[in-house]
Amino acid sequence: MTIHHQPGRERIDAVRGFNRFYTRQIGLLDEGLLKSAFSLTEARVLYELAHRDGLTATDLACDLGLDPGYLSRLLKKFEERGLVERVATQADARRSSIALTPAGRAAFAPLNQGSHDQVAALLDRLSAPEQDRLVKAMQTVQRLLGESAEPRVPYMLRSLQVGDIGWIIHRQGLLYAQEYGWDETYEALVAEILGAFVKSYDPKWERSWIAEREGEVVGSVFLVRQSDAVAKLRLLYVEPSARGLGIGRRLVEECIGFARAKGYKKLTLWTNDVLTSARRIYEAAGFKLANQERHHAFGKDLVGQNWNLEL
Amino acid sequence: MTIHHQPGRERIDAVRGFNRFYTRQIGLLDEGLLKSAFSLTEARVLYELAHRDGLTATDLACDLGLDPGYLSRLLKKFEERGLVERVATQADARRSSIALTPAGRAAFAPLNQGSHDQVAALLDRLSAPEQDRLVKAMQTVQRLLGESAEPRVPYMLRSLQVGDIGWIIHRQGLLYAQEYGWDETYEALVAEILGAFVKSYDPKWERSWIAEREGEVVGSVFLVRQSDAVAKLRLLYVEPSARGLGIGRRLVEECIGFARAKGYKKLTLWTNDVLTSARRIYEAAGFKLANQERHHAFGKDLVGQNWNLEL
DNA sequence: ACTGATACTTGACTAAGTCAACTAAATGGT
DNA sequence: ACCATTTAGTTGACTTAGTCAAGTATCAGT
Repeated sequence: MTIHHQPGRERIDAVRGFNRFYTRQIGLLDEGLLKSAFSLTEARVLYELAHRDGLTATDLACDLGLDPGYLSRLLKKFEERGLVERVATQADARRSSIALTPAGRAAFAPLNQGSHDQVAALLDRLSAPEQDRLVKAMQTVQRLLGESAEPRVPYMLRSLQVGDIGWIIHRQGLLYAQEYGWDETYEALVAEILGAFVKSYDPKWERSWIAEREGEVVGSVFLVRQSDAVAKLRLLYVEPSARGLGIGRRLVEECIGFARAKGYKKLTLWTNDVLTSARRIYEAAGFKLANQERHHAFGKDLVGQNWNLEL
Repeated sequence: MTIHHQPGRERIDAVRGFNRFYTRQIGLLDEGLLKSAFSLTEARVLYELAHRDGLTATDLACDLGLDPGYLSRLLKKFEERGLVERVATQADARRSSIALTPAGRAAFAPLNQGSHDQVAALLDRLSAPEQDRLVKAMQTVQRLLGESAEPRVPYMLRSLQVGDIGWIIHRQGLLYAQEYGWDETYEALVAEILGAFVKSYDPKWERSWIAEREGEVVGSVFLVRQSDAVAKLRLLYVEPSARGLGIGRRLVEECIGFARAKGYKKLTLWTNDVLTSARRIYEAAGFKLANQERHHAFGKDLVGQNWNLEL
């Protein structure tokens, strides 16, 4: 199912502007290669061969968008120069799998180094955090435009590191402001909760789980001790970009498992009724609505809810 | 002064991967143009002419990275076909400024529309928030790789927005961990201070300043009320990437000015002796060291200092 | 065994781009 | 005012990179 959105002029223009910009950028980078004995296309072919095994001519033509005839001649020339070897695949005699010879690797090495150095020089003009942002932005573009049927790396859970709580405060603050119009007092509440969590952290009775995917925090939850018998689940959140992967449910399950293992009798949590997807997770996990009441907070009229789970 | 960072293999590889990816991406988009009467380069030239006035041949050759000879012939062909007009500039008889004729605009229109539609189709495969992220990421790449070096916009000061305090907590936590090895309890302290600041914020007596450059937070400071007579300066910080621009000094000056204007008698602050560059700013602003004492915090043995400024 | 597809290969092209040599005008130093 | 240099653009003589269509050998399905 595809939803239609009418992309909007500005976005289209922005993307076209970027395409023009990057066309030029790639042109600049390719000029560097021009000095070598290989053309840009030859270099691209060598790169693919150097980094992937068992490629056939069709694979190459398809991946690089080349004309099969052109590629055929190109490979022939490489073979004559002793840079590649072709062996017919046993499964299909029409195809042959192409590999660089040691001589081919030797010819590719300076090319590769040149490209490497050029990019290194480009990056070197930026500060470390800028480099980081650049790489992240490029990965975002690539992920979004790449074969949308991505083999989406799943996520992993880890414990709290320095920088996490600030990040989580930042993201939750922005997210709830965007999605529900909450004001800065929500962000402040998150800051107070997490500041206190770390300050009075008791590893024996408390824990946090951070969901990370491709190096980015995409969700988190905290479990704090209220009394010997009662644990409280706090600040569950999942990034919009990572929703639908079961991360929310998993985080809640981890909490429940931990609470059971520690011998708590009850797990409780406080939420607001507008947070429907979170509520669905709590219901599915067996939480029961204990009570609710109207209140005014975060610049909105809300309905606060307490949910409990007997362990 | 440029600091060298040793870009790091992964970043370089990521950028090179993106270059290969986008080379292919542009190749795909250009195939669409191939059906038209114009080559890719011709289309690029037409685009520039359609969107900018008073271009000369040299401008075009330079901006698009074209060979002057090639461009000359190309423009001649356009002129013969009645698509462009050239008029010698009055300042310099060698140059002529090139413009599309109405016929040229008419020829460009379908080309432009085709490219527009193609990008629209590309975007349409994404949801609205994904489109947004794509555009943002592209703009980030463009901003960082574009003529970033020189015209560095200075910074501007603004007041607190949603997301700021989380971001500041995040950055301060990471920064002091990297630079001084402080542990997560420092980040937690910042979280508590800022949570409380927002919660009990009194706009009449308190204020915050956020330094922003190119859309990024690069520093901040907070002024809180301690009593009718005493204001406290808290959490001054400047991003390493933005140091040396006088942002720290400026932030402190803003605090002092505000405190004076509000009629405070004294401005105080607490810091640690390891933070030497901050101390230099305080000294230069007229603060005097009131007292100091050893303490153990943030996983380190430190010397805490109180500084005062009579207003 | 036959049909239609796939995986290349080859021949015949042409568009696209490069390079160096050239003219004409401007700029700068004395 | 003059001459050496530089800059803007042009032209001729090339190469090369890429395209297109027609071919062969092999495979997969019936």
